[in-house]
Amino acid sequence: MTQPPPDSALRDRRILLVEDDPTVAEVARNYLRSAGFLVDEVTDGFQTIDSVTAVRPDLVVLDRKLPGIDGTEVCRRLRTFTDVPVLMLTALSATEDRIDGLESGADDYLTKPFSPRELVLRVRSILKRTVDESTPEAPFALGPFRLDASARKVSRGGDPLELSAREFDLLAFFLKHPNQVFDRETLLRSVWGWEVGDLSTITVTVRRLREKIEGDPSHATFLTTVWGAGYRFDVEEADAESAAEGVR
Amino acid sequence: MTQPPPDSALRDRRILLVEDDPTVAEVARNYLRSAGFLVDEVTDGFQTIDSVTAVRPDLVVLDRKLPGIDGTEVCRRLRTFTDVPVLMLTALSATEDRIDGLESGADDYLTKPFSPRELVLRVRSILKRTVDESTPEAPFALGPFRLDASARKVSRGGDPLELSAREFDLLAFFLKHPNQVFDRETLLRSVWGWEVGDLSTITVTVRRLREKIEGDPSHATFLTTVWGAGYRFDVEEADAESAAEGVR
DNA sequence: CCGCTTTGTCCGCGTTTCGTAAGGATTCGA
DNA sequence: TCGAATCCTTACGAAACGCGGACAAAGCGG
Repeated sequence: MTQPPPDSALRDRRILLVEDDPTVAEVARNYLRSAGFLVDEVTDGFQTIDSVTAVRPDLVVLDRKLPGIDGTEVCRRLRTFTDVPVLMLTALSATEDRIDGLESGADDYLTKPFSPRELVLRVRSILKRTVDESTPEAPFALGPFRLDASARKVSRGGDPLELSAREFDLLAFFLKHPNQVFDRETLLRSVWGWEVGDLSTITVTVRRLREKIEGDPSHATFLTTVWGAGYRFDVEEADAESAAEGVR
Repeated sequence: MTQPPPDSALRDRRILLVEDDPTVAEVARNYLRSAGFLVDEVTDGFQTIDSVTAVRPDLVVLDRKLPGIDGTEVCRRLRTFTDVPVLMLTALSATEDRIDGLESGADDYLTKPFSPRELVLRVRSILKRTVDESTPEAPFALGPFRLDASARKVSRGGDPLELSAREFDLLAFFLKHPNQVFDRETLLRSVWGWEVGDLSTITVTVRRLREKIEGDPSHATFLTTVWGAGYRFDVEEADAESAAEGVR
């Protein structure tokens, strides 16, 4: 857990830093550069739009409070013509603010004062996501289930399952981590990507998922409830072994 | 009842405590230990680097003011070869200081004098973020028992045991620390995560646990009472040995 | 622009859990 | 053997927990 091989796949990625406070900008720039990223800098919203069009960065780090147009508005406008990931910086940690940020189309969110280390970690994690999506994962089977992550298809016993996006993500997560209990908070972070949120969201999605993958949803045999701890995807040990091959 | 839930997934994580003031170190060590962490200690920067390399702790608690090289510098150097989370301790609460600390790569920050309880909370929260999808704990056997902590499953002689959350946590604790006496207060802190509380809580939970794991609960052979001292989980040395293999 | 689906939130209900208290049993020392 | 300290046992009830149903907002495709 402690030793992250400097991800060569992530090196030399181009990052556009939008920040009007010179001090903050300097710190962020230095850290991102020493993490191996190429950093461009602008200080207001209009330059941002221009720069994104011209330079096509791999990610935008966007201050929420900007001279001229607001960060959320910038983000919204970016979204009209590009899918470039946006990491939003904000002074406030209020939930409302966070919601606003994500609503405007940001991919992640960081509250000031932030640790530059955290910034780098987040940037890496976002980029990794987008990289991972482009590198196809090999399909694998576990128990009666077969997951083709890159095609976003799952089947049970040969019959394809019709899952919604969230249901698919959740099932995929469990298939990749069988026989392990996850509490709702962890699921919220790992599958939803939220740092905080209503835990009943998980309860409900689990229920909906069960209705589609379990014979009798009220007596789950795969996605079981572990009282007071969370949920676990149960699979025979033998199956789990053979499945683990596929994961690696 | 009043305290945070004991987090079995975080238990037994290795923490390196870097602090030159023996008084502070002692308090911190005791609290971290009774929260279920394994604590190593060093008192200066060079030892820190060495120890991190050698022991690979899961987290470093680092005093900012150290003899020899300064804490921020130590942190910076750590960052050149590892991403181990760092929690920085400092005497000053000045914002500038905080910024410095975070810039050097610390994950969080705690100003002295701090409450040991706060320390434990911070440590937990940092680990929780980083642990998440990390490697699940390997299952192991001890005597007739088999514990799979990440699946939250235990069995005795092959038969799965149906335990409640608390019962599981308690048994897991004893399985990880066999042939060792624990008084009720320690159990309350380590398993329940409480600083204060009614000790009869343990008595009752032990009794409930015994009913499920002992052939004859009133003549316990595994979870035995040590009069005037606490409880101990008895297992043949030979079994304990073989069990230790599994742990490694 | 309008339906349909997805998805998050809320509420009420039944179940399980777990702390607490109180009385009985056991151990230990004198 | 007696008394005090310690531990066991039992029972109760509040609180926690998970579940299903329903609803509304947002997203999506036509």
